[in-house]
Amino acid sequence: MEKGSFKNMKKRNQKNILALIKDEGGISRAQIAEKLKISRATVTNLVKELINYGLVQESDLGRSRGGRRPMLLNLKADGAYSIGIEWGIDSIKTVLLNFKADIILDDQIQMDNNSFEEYKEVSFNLIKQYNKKLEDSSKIIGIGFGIHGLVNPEKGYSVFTPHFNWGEVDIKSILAEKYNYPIFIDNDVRMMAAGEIWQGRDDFIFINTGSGIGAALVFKSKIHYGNNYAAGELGHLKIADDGPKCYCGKYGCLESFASKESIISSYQNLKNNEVKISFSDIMIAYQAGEIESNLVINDALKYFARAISVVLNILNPEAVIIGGLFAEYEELLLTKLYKKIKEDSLNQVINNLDITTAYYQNLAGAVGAAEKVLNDFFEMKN
Amino acid sequence: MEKGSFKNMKKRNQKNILALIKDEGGISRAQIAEKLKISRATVTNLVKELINYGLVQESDLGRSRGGRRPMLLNLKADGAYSIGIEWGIDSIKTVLLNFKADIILDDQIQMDNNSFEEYKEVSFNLIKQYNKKLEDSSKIIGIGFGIHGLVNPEKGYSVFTPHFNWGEVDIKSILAEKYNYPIFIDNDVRMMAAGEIWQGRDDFIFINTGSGIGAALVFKSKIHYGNNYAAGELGHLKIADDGPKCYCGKYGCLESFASKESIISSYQNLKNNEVKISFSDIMIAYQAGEIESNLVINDALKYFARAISVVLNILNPEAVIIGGLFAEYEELLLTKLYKKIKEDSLNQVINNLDITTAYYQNLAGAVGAAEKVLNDFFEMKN
DNA sequence: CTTAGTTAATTTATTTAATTAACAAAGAAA
DNA sequence: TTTCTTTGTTAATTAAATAAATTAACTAAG
Repeated sequence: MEKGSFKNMKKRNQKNILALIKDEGGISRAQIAEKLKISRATVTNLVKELINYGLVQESDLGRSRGGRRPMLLNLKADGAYSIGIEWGIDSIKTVLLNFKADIILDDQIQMDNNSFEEYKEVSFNLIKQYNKKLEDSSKIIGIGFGIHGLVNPEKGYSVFTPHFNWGEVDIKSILAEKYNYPIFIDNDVRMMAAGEIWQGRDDFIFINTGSGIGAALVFKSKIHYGNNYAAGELGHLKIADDGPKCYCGKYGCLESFASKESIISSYQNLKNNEVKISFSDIMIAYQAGEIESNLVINDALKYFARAISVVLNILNPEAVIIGGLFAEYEELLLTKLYKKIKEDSLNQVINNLDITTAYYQNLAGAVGAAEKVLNDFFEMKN
Repeated sequence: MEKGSFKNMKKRNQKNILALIKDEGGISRAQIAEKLKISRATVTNLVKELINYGLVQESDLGRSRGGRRPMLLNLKADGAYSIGIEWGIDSIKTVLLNFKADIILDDQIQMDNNSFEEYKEVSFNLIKQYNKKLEDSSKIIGIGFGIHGLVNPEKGYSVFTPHFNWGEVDIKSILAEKYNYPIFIDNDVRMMAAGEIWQGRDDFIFINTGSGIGAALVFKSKIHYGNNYAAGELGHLKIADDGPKCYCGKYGCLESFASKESIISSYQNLKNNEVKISFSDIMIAYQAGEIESNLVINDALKYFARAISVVLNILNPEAVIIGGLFAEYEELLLTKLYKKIKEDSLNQVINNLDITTAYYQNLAGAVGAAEKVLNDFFEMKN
């Protein structure tokens, strides 16, 4: 537990003020004082500092409520910037956000080479570009990095990347050598969840679908990592007594029913088809009412719903947010899924449950990573 | 987020000091200052207050490390007291703890009447007794209450008690009318978990076994309640594709394999036995190698292990703590269970996992409830 | 036995950052 | 116009931290 000191006392109040200005946008000093139950004099002093730092600005005069018109405060959009990077299986996505989390620049680069060196070089170049585009690159407050697989965010290690096979890589040290702002490394799904936290959600599970199925668990606006940073690894949940053998060696894993690859291969088996077929082809067939695709997709939905229902029973979250592949087919897939989930779950956990798709689309990982940086800045950890 | 103020600054430091004295026991002012990184002058002042409050005492002189001998500080055992009460299905258990969490008094009263009035009367009498036994009953800092079923701890409501069928009962108001110290109401399993938190655990799931199967989830020393206070309701996890119909109306629920009642009824079905048999009878037969009991128990263990494995995969906790019925048969049942869990789970979540039985035995609920009171006191919420 | 050097705890002075109170600025309402 | 409100700032006060100085009590070297 943090100690009590003058520095911390001030930091807390300043952080609370900044967060309030961020959340409310256009709030007066008097209102801040009232909401946070601190004196107006204190607000005046702390806001003065925030303005000097270039993080806050006076914008407009608000409506009078019977006396002097209030001066409204807002975040200064160009007060700070953050960079977010997602290392996807076959692409690198990067964004530059301003202090209001508007996307200033974004890039998506297709990668056909899995080498760590290649990923590193491309990323370094993009970071350099972003630095150049800003008049004052010292305003960059950090870089967030999302990578699939098992990541140790404290040490900044990528521990295990199933699709790259790099082994342990100390990404943080490599970046820290070149850049002297704070660097956040985390699993891609957790970065996406950080994006949802930024959007104001505070108690939810974020499930990413596609080649793998992974979740981030968020309680009280904090990501729950687990003892070995492995919390939320839903892909190998046993949700059937048997089923096809999973590549992990066991039977009945969720991924062997509902990952992109297993859906495709199940479908191809049913069709005795050697030609390579894409997921969107299956979805077109599914929509047309074709029998085989219906079998495969309904199975995937059934077991995915069962897995989600299990998570709901255990955690009773406020919301379930689905991102990735399935989120691209909301009407086609998810409406069915929502129904199944409700059938499978206890009333107690369905009550007031919000099931929805991710706020951001294909840039979710990169934007989330950059917003993770902003979030930490607002918590004033540095 | 708490605001910064002189009061809170002081409170934080005083709380940190008190918690340190509790955890380390026999620590000097100089050591406290060093550990908490606050000045020795501050420690002197805040400790003086804690001594005046009667919560802390100077005990012995410690060994010199080359200079003046340090004065060791300890909690004052009779500085405060807390009462814990568990309303079990057929009994009321109560304890009186001193400030060092030693059990001063304890009672277990058999109840053969499920009426709320009866439970209330018996409990009030016990509380009165405990008050009388203390020279200074104003030293009681609170009462903790554990009840099975769904509880809303914020409002102090018992929402739903499956074995009593009382409907919603506002226990807190009823108690608050009579007693003016803080009252904590919570689910019995969560109170047991509070006992484990007191023992120093901070990231675990506590699973209570017996007539129902329920868990408390603890992350960073905080109980996770979920949006409707229903987190950890493992009893109706679907862990098999089918199976006997559960009383909840669904199929494949954990409780229909592993609750005390379903084990007994499965066993009696196998034996075509109308005579009432107890769980311990089955365990005796199991130990003797009888076929039917082995079938039933192995099934229970198989599905219980699968459920735990699912929870581990999702949450990746530091420890799993098993209490209640199964904990009474550690060598006979749990060694097998531990093995099965390890077979079912991913390496990532098994690594460094501690599986063990509850610290307290049959008084776990009552002691935990009383320690919940102490815990909150040490967090200085009041 | 003496003295120098340490460590522990307290006292006093100083500093930080909060609150309170008084006041100026600006508008609403009568 | 006058009076009342609300907003924001400034000056005075206060709480509680730290820093520095001091006293207390011990160990160890000579």
